[in-house]
Amino acid sequence: MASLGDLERAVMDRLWSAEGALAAPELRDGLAERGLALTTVHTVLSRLEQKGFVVHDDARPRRFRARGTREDHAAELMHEVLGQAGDRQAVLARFVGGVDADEARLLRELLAAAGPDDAPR
Amino acid sequence: MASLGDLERAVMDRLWSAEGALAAPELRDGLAERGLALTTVHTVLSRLEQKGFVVHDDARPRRFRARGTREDHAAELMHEVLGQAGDRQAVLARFVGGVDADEARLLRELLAAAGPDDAPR
DNA sequence: AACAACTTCTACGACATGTAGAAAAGTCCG
DNA sequence: CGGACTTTTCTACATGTCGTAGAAGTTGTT
Repeated sequence: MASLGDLERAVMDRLWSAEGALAAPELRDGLAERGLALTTVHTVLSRLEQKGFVVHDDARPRRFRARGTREDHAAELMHEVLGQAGDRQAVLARFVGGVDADEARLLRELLAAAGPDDAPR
Repeated sequence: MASLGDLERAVMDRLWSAEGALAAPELRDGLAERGLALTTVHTVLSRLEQKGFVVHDDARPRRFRARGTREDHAAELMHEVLGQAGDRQAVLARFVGGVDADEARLLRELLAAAGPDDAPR
């Protein structure tokens, strides 16, 4: 999966947090602390579109929205890391070894809900 | 955490798989399909050292070894992804939603062993 | 000493990313 | 409508990372 630069991530964060779609000027204003030119925002947006993270409609001030949720993206990344690392079991073992108590509890719940039965189809 | 390029990853894969430490010429030979110059291997190794992935001893043909395991690295990356994504719970939910049955079982075991008791301390 | 192997230093091209100007196209008010 | 303002598209450039390796220096061996 393509990765994101700092600015690209900042833009995605806005889009992921946004209620609906955002127009370039809104993004520029939201990122005001960076003092970006509108064209810069557009460049980044088109790169994000090429990477498949964003789509835009054809309304007049074009409106951009993220194609997935921030959480989907993160989970996808986690699977990617897990997938390309030889011993998946060992990785998972270390991974769960590092989650805090709350998250461990949550994971247990999620896994229990998902299917505690040992007999797959 | 610093990320790895293709060649860097290939070198780390060798080092992670290696029994003990490896010397540059051994790495070059192991990566023979790439037809790399020995100096190229050295360049990559020094970059990996700067990034903290590798250390070398001062024996004469210098010997390089990975500072962590492949699995530690992967688990660390997973935590990193999880950490910088707003809603950790949502990410975990999607993550476990995507693991296959065997891994789910493994995770349940790991979590059960880790501490099924609800009382932290 | 001489040679071979290894190590270090330096360099360069390709590509990703942040950044934006110039120019074209569209919108809107008087 | 016509000009002024906004948005979009194109193009460009600087910087940093990474793959790649030559040149030069160091060390081991005979």
